[in-house]
Amino acid sequence: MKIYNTLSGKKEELQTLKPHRVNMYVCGPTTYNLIHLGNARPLVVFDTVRRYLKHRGYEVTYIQNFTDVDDKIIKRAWEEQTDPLELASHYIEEYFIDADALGIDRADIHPRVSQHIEDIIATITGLMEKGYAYEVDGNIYYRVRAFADYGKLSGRSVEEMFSGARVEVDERKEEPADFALWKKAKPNEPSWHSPWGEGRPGWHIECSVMATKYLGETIDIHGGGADLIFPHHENEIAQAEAYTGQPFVKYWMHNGFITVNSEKMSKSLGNFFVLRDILAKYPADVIRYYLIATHYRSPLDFDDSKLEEARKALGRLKTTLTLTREFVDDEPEITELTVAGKALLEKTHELEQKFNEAMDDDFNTAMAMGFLFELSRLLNSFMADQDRREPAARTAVKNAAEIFMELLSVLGIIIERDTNDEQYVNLLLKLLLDLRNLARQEKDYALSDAVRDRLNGLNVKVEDNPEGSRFRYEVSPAVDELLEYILAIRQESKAQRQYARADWIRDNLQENGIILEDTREGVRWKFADA
RNA sequence: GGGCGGGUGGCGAAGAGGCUAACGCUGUGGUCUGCAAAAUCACCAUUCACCGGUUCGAAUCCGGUCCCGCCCUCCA
Repeated sequence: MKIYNTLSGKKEELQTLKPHRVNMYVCGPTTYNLIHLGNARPLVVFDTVRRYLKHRGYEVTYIQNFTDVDDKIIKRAWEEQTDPLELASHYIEEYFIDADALGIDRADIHPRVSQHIEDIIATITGLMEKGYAYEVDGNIYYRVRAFADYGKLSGRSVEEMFSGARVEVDERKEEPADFALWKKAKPNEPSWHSPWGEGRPGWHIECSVMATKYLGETIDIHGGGADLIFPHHENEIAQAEAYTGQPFVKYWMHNGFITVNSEKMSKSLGNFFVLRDILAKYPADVIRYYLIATHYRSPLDFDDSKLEEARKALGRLKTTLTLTREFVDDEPEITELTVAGKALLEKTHELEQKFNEAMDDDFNTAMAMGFLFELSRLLNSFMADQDRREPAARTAVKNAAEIFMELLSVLGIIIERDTNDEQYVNLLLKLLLDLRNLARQEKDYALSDAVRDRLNGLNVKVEDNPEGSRFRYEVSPAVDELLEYILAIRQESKAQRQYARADWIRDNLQENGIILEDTREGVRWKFADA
């Protein structure tokens, strides 16, 4: 299995420190607002890396931090007249709402800076003792010149750094490139006691300290966005390696950026899309699909049409899943396979193999998905010309579909949604009332009464008054049951060749986001936006 | 200015020396179907920014040119 290592600029064979174990650390967000789509990319990418490593039999320890002490948090808290740590805590909760929706598995540990001040002070003290850091008036700086390997990750020389004009100029530092390990407290800032007085950690030290604390002096994989390569990850290396004397990270992985109209999505340009807003418009699995349909190191240009395309493409895979479930049904009959069934399974295993090979090559999700689509077509065409009444055919589909489903779940691109949304309940009830009124106009009192009785049976009261009808319920009826009833009415209409009524039902549902598809054996429904 | 990465069909996106340039979306035609949808089958790049070179053979390697993005400052 190969991983592109930013440190060497090449794909390298993965050799973990301990066999069958991977320790990975991923830089998490600074929690001072809701995350945007750009922030979501590394979440999904590294979650997928983690899932695949597990799929390949590795035991993965996954750490993702929260930066909850930071200039931006302090600034925001001051603007909102609240406590910085409370603000950070609040946005950590908000973060989990979004991350959970996207199906991001929780890290084994989510350490926060504010809970590791003692460890950070100990590390800074050690760095000072070894001559890698110095104090200036309550501030501690890292002496970049003392670390010979400085610049090895970002590919720039120390001299280049020193001559760089854009580095923050601070007369008190020995060199312009030196960076803060500890910042002296300013009035009204969160601060902690230290040997150098009141203060707080600099940005970079937290990751060196927390990564080594939980994963050891050398870790297997460290991930993050490409913009963290310099200075953040460069500085993490300088700190950790100077302190421990050991190589800090074996494999550095960095995801590419999301752009909008070919410009980087960023706060300063104002072209960012808050993930919460996108989640309101598109299902989480569509967003997840979109984010890994392109290789993780490539740039990704965003606009609404891309999500729409992702929705349709993923819909194809979901349709196959639906079709296989219909085809197999629940009977666990196992039978000898036919020649065609054997061929199906053989090809399925081939595609599974190819899927794994693609993922083994630096997590090529784009290529791996290509094989998923091929598997999808394979299954669909098998089902199209086989008879589902044949146990052998069902057995073959069942076995192949299990593999299909497993690969989908490695990528995390199927997230089952909760169908019992009140919005749909009300919409279906309204449709039933409309249908009932239509029946009454047509003097089909048998139907109109049947509808009312059925609704009463579901504990929904129907009230007729001069302005029309309305419904009331205390306990929400289930979407499934309502739909089942509506579809039964439609089947009855079709049987009586009342196509106008049947089509009225279908059109009405479609306008409200539920699509009906007639098949030889009945009807199936699905959400239009899924 | 320095450091990375990239330009592949109408669109998105794989491929990194040699099988018909994956896969998805869109489009066209056929099958199925009360109609619709879904599914299925077929078709849709002699060509991979441009110009040279290496090679029996180049999207793929080398040199040059033109564009584009990112980093060098907080940023995923």
